[in-house]
Amino acid sequence: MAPKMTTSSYAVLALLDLKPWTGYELTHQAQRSLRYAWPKSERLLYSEPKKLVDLGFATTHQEDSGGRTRNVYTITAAGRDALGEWTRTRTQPPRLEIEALLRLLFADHGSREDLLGALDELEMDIGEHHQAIVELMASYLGGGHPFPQRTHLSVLFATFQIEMFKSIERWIEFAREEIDEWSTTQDLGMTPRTETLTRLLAQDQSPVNP
Amino acid sequence: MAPKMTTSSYAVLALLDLKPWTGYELTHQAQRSLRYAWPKSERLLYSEPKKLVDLGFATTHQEDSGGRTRNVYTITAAGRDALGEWTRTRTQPPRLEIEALLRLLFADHGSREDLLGALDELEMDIGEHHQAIVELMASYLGGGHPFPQRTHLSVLFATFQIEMFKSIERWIEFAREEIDEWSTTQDLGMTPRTETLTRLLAQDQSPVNP
DNA sequence: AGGGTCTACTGCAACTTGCAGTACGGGTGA
DNA sequence: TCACCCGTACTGCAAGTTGCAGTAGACCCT
Repeated sequence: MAPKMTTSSYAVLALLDLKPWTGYELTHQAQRSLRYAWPKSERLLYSEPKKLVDLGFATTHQEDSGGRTRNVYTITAAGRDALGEWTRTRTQPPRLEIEALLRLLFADHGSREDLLGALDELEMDIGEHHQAIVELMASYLGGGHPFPQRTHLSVLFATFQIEMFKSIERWIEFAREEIDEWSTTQDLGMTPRTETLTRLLAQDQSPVNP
Repeated sequence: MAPKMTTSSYAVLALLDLKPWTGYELTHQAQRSLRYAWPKSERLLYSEPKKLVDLGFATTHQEDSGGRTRNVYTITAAGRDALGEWTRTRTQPPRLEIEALLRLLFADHGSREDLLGALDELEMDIGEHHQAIVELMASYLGGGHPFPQRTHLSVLFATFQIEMFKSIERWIEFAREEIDEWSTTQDLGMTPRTETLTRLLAQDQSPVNP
């Protein structure tokens, strides 16, 4: 049986269409550029190009660099065709895994400090990525984009990230203020404040300050 | 070897702490309430409670309902202890999988229509969830929360979701307007408009209208 | 009586991750 | 100079997770 093309396979194939890469470069480049849209492990990123070779969507050859050998992968015509077909298929629904929110949902098993700690951790994780993308944009202004003709795509993508990160950071600040008013994490139930919030949300209004 | 407790195991254990559930109820309840924080497959949600029994964190017994048997799971004292310890551990970093954004990053392999189609699909997926949460909040106002004493947690969690959904929907609208100005998806590179955006982002300002 | 839907799961192959392990080359400090 | 650490460049494997197919009883409608 021929292996199946997954979304991850197409992601790697799309990178190969930009230029040939070694397995090592591919794993690092994919983790840098795709992390916020399609996060995948280094391990998988080493396996995907081999599958593409099996399917005839890429070729591989060994190259010498400083006495060491490494595998270089190049896209084939069939690979380009496959990419073109992929763009016409149905997109998978988004999927957000945020453990800090799971901690919030079950915060009544722990203390206020545990909950605030989980929010701090979320803030730090988001903050790192936020800072990285701002710096990346500054580097683009100096002509630092590795594929200059693709800058319009990277930048539109970056607006999504900045918008997301700012939005999450605003919510964290909001949540901290709410939690500061709580005496405990347990059994508060429908307090007057919670009722106000619920009423707003039921009218599709966000109580988070922009 | 005893099986390992994953974040998913703790999520199920936290549900079991609310009340005993049957496997079937657990899978459906978890998919409803945890979908936006910790999305897991029905299949896994059937397996987790068995693991909890193996570890001594839950007990199981068969019950009769309409002639059919079903497995009812109940948390143990050891299970409650384990939950308490979990709240003090490090939270995993968030992980966002959004295939529509992958399509955007590699939109130069397809047409403007393909890209706009991917955004439409994202908008529809988000829209469904958005509407569902607004309706859920309306039902809470009528006293519809299954565990009323936990309403404050559910509602604070819901503010996150509403904020996220609105934010993504605003960005989609923004992205559509940008793409409408494009003649093609390919090789536009650093246009004057893209440079304006890049400059804003490099100053950590979002060009998306609130 | 047959068909469809809901309840209530299990088995299995395939996808994905984390971690350990292998191995080479270059720079740095004692 | 040589031990050690870091970066390059991967592979193997166990364990976590998903999707799909399959099983089977109960209930309802036509």
